[in-house]
Amino acid sequence: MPPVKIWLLDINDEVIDGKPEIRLWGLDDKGRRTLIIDRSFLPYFYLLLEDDAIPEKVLKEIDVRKTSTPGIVALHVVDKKYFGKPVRVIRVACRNPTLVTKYASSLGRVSGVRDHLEDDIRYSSRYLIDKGINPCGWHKVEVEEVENEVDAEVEKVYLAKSTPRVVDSAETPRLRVLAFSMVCHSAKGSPKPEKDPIVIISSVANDRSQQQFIAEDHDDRHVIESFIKHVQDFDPDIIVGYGSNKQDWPYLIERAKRLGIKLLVDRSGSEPHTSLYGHVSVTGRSNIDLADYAEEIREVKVKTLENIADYLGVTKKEKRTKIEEIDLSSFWEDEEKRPALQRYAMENSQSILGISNITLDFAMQLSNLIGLPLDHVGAAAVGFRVEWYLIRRAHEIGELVPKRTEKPYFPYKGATVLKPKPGIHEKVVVLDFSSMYPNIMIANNISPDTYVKPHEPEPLGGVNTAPEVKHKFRKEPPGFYKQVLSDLIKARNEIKAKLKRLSPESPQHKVLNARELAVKTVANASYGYAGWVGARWYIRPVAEATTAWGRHAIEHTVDLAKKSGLNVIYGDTDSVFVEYKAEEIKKFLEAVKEEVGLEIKPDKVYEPVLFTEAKKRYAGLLPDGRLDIVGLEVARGDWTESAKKVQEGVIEIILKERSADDAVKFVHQYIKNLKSKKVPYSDLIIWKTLTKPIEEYKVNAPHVTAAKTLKRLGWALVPGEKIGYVIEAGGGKLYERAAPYSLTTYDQLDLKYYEENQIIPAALRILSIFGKNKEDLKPEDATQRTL
DNA sequence: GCCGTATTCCTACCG
DNA sequence: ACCGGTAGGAATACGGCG
Repeated sequence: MPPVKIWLLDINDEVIDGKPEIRLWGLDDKGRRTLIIDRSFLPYFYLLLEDDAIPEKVLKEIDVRKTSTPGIVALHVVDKKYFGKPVRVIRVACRNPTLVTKYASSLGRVSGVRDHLEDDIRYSSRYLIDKGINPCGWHKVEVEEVENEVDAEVEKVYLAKSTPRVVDSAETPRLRVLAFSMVCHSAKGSPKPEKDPIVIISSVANDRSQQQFIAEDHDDRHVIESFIKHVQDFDPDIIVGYGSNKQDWPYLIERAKRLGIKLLVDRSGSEPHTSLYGHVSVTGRSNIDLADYAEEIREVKVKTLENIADYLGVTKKEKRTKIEEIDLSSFWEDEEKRPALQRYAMENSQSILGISNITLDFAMQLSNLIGLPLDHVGAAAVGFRVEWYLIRRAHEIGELVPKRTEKPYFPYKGATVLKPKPGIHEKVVVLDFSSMYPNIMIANNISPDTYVKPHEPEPLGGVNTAPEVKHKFRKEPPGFYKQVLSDLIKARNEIKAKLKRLSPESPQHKVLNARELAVKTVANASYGYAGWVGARWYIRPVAEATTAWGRHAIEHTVDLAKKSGLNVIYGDTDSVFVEYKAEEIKKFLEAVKEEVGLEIKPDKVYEPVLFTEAKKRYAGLLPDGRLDIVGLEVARGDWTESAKKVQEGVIEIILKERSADDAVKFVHQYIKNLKSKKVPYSDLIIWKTLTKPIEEYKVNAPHVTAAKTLKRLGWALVPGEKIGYVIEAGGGKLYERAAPYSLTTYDQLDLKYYEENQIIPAALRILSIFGKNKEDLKPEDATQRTL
């Protein structure tokens, strides 16, 4: 039969009668759900030999022990590289994946063996790496059709007869997407799956069908069973939720277990389970938690589903039913309010589906680029994403993957930040080095495999020596990082060029745009990865040399700017802010390219820009009239909306109307509004993240007080959660007067605190440059006048 | 024990 | 479970004081 084309959605492995098999789940080019089983691939690991070891002797040693390692299928001596150095290794193939870890540690002790490597790479991952298979991509496989003896919920089941070959195609098949959300009920505090039922499950699919399952009384058996049936009937390829990996799925799994219901929502007749990086795996489908992608949206500070949906504009804010988490259960209990709760639940699922429409292209491109399955890639932290990409690239060039070992942490010096020139500057251009760190690594061949230790002899081709820190890197051959990063940068430039030729409305543009973003995130995170002690390829001098060259570059650039007759107003890491003088800038750019060896490009123009004494904080007016506010309170999530609105208003008046007195009047008016309670309650909430368990805090802090109150009332609080609190009137320390916003009323608030500790400091940050002080900002109210 | 100041803790930002 | 550099608020420690 002709080869089958498959777009890879999910992969898993099974061991049947002691024999391993890989299962590739996806869609064929006719849109049929397809499973391809590959039984031809054996798991393996490597034994790294001592420099003076004789491979044949080691093989003999291994043979002597064969009664204790009967599962060894094959042994091969192979040439590889380890940190760039040629090494001999023995590749030990095993009958099944369960033997790999066991055999690796026992054979690691054989004399002549220095270490065991790559035994920590899982069997299904091993398959993806070795076969060069890309998740969310097309492949061609020679197959034979077989009976569906594994009871897979697919239209076609095949047995692979060849290695899958990548087919270059940017097309995405038409996938079925199901969004779901749940409401659980508890009399008090957070619902607990041991006792509290799931009262509503809502689902919305991308064929626009909607379903809602509602508990009768407090019995959720029917809710769960109906949901399972619905998933089976709709048969989604992708299931999306918001917070689903940490909340919905674990809750569902526990409820189902308690009620003795089999949670059969996958395509292989088994139940969902928590897997790598804490994601929940649903075999044959891709289960995606959109909260993972929301993490990357810096503009949204409190990342609730509602806020993310608003930011992305996927649902109409005005039309939405708003219910505080704390009120959910009372809405359920109240017959009159229950319809509102049902609406709320359905709208949540609609928001989730809406967010998935925007997010999935990026998720798929990231999965395809990095090589992690779609359901893994979102859950994996940035460091692991970079690492996985490196692992796949390492395999291509025969570089062994180092083990993850614990290393001591020593801090090292980072980037240079210039002192700003305070005040207003009329016309300023920001020039920055594009992808500075990756380009520095490429230019100087900085890489774990090119590093030359202090006492090592210098290689023939010579070395690049980092300024200040004096770390050395061989010039030849091109290192691992150089190869990987040049490819990424090249790929990104090619995509950018293609994008320019496409109309922004075309579907190809959407996909390529997502691809560009995926490539950018990996390239930008590569320096951070290099400096991460937990990284497999961590070599401190690599990170240390990169920042040293970076400091050198910006310092040299500042010199050149001055020599070109340009006034440098500010700079941070890879940028310089200079006054806009076209002729001088042109010369300056050329000088930088010539002398620094890195390209610098004009980015933004501000007319004008305002600096205080502080670094990393400024506000500028862009040519189109928009304000660009960096680092200041407006850009932060731990100040009240009221303070931020005042500061933004002040900045706007200062930059556009150039009147500090008008700005002061604006502040006066706002404070008067506050005192007459015209400022909305929600603008007075302070949001702060709980960064560790409550007990571990060494000092009292307002948000911890509020968290303790919630905890007393039965609300489970985990690190990472945002606590919204307000300050109440009364005596004592601030932390004694902090309370959860949902448990407090407007009348209890300490408005003086909001005036003195929020609004005035935020406004003064800007206005103190113009000689205004605290007293100037306080409105003269009636009481003062009578005095 | 009180008061003003220095230090530490804590969070969130920039690039 | 990605880096170091930075700002700034609040809590707490500290030093002086008959």
